[in-house]
Amino acid sequence: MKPESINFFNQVYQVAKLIPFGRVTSYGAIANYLGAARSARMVGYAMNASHNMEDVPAHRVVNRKGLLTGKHHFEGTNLMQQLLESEGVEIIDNQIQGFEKIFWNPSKEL
DNA sequence: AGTGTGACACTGG
DNA sequence: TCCAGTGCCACAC
Repeated sequence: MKPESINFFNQVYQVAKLIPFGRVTSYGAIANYLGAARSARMVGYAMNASHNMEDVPAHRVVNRKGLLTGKHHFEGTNLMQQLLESEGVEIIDNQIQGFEKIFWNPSKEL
């Protein structure tokens, strides 16, 4: 059994759950932390499947620009933004304000 | 086993 | 920074 080959999705979920309150991260950062920097797209793919799991705060994961590209995958049209704003994250036009300031890098912070 | 896919990231202009 | 194009790789069928 290869420890690193256990469900990639599960790895993504685990990291997503570790995102601190009021912080956000990017798909690439998670992928990089998992050792699959080039599988950033898969992180988003995993997030899509994470809808089944309520424990995964997918709203704290955005692309590297801090843009809420995945908001369309949430129930409402602005549910993702609502959740983030409720955590103190300011969002304007699907763009996280001060993205670099609240950015949470799992490779360094974790 | 092969094909299609994607909530991204990077590069060049 | 933006835009368009390219690469990427793990998953679903």
